[in-house]
Amino acid sequence: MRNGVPSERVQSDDEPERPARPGRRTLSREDWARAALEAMRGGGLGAVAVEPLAESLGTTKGSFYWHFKDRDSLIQAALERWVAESEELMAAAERIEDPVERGRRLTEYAFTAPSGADITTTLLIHAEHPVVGPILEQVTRRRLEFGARLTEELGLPADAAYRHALTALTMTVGIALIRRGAPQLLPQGEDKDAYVRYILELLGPPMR
Amino acid sequence: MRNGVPSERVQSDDEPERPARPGRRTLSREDWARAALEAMRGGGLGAVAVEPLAESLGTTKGSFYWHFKDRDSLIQAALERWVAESEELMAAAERIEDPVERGRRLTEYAFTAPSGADITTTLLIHAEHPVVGPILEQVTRRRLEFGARLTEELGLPADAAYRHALTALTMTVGIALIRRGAPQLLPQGEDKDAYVRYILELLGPPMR
DNA sequence: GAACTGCCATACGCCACCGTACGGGACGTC
DNA sequence: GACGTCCCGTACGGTGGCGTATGGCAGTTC
Repeated sequence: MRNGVPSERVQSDDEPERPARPGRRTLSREDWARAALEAMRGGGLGAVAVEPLAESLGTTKGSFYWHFKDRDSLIQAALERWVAESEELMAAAERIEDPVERGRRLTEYAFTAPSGADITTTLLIHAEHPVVGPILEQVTRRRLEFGARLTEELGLPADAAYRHALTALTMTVGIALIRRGAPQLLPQGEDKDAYVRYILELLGPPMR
Repeated sequence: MRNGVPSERVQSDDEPERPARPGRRTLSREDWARAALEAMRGGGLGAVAVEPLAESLGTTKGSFYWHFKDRDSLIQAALERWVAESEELMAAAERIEDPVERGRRLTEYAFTAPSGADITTTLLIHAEHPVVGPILEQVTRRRLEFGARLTEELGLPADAAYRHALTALTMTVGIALIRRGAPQLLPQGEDKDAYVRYILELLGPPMR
C-alpha cells in the first residue's frame, strides 16, 4: 500500500495505467449525474454512493468533490435529469392523436417496460429524503394531472378521471414493487400476456 | 474458563411473565424480537439495527449478542412473529361466515388500517435480503391463495380468482407505498371515504 | 458462603462511507 | 518555457453500524 513517507510519490512511469476511462479523459458533472441516475435505477438511493460510483467510473472522490458540493447535490442533479425525462415522455404521449390509443399505449408501457425503467417506486421508498420528497411529489402530481386530463378526453368527469389516474398510478407502483421483490408471484410466460390484458381492461378505457 | 458459547441461545418457554421492560428486569429474546418488529414497522429494515435498538430498550449490545447470534437472526425472529400474526389474521377472517361480508371486511381493512400495520410493502422493498425474501414469498403466497380461495367462493373460476387476489394485493401494496411516500396525492378527508368506496367497488364483489 | 450461571456493560477492532486538505499533473496562454 | 486553471489522486479524520472479547454483578444452588 503505502508508508508514512510524505514526499516522493514514485509512480512507475512505464505503466499503461489508463484502461478505466476509454476515450474521454476528464469527467463532466453530467457524467456523474447520469451515472448516479443509472445507479439509482439499479440499486436504489443507497447505490448513489460517492466512493463506489467513483470506482465504477474509474476515478476517485477527488473528481466528484470537484463537480459537486456533496452527495445530496448529486442526487439533486440526477433527479433533475429524471424530471426532464418525465416531461419528455409526456410530450411524446401528447403527440399521439387518438386519445384511446394514447391511453392504451401509456398503460401498456407502464406495465411492460423493463424493471428499472421508471424510478417512481424507488423514490417513493425514499420519499423521506429532503431532496427526493419534493421532486417526487412535483413529478407525480404533474403525471397525475396529465393522466387525469387525458382521461377526461375519454369522456369522464373530472373527479372520476383523477380517481382513474390515481388507480393507474397505484397499480403501476404496486406491480413494479412486486416485480422487484417477488416476481415469482406474478404470472409468467403466456399467463403474463393474459394478465397484462386483464389489467388493461381493468384500467384501460374506463366505461363505468 | 468461559462458556465458549458460539451459537444461539434458545431459552425454555416456561419463563415468567415480563413487564415489557421498564421494571428494570432482564430482557428476553422475545422482547428483542418484538422491538425489532416494531422498529421495522416504523423505519423499515434499516431501523432494525442492534445498537440503536439496544439504546431504545435501555440496554446495550451485550444483551443482544447474548440472545442472538447476529443481526440476521434477529430479523428472522421478528419475521417469525409476523408470520404468526398473518396466520392469525387469516384464521380470524375464516370465522366470518358470509363470504361477501368477509371479502368486504378484508378489503376495507387493507385500505384503512393504520399506515404501518402490515409490513408487506416494507419487506418487498428489502426482498433481496436473504432472510426477508423467502419468508416474504411464503407469506404472500399463502395470502394470495387464501384470497383466491375466498374469491372462488364468490363464484369465480380459479384463474380469475387468482388474478383478482393479485390485483387486490397490488393495490394494497401500491396504496401503502403512496401513503408512506406521498400521502398528499391521495384523497383526504371526505374525498377519502369516496375513494375507499370506489376501490371497494373496483375490487370488492367481483361480478364480471 | 462459595461456586456456578444467566444476563449485561464496556472496550475494542473492523468496515463502508462521507467530506476535507492538499498536492500535482495536463494543457492552454502569454 | 513559465504560469495559471482545470481536474484529479491520495491521505486524513469523522461517523455509524457490526461483531468479539472479556469482565462483572445478581441470583440460585449446594
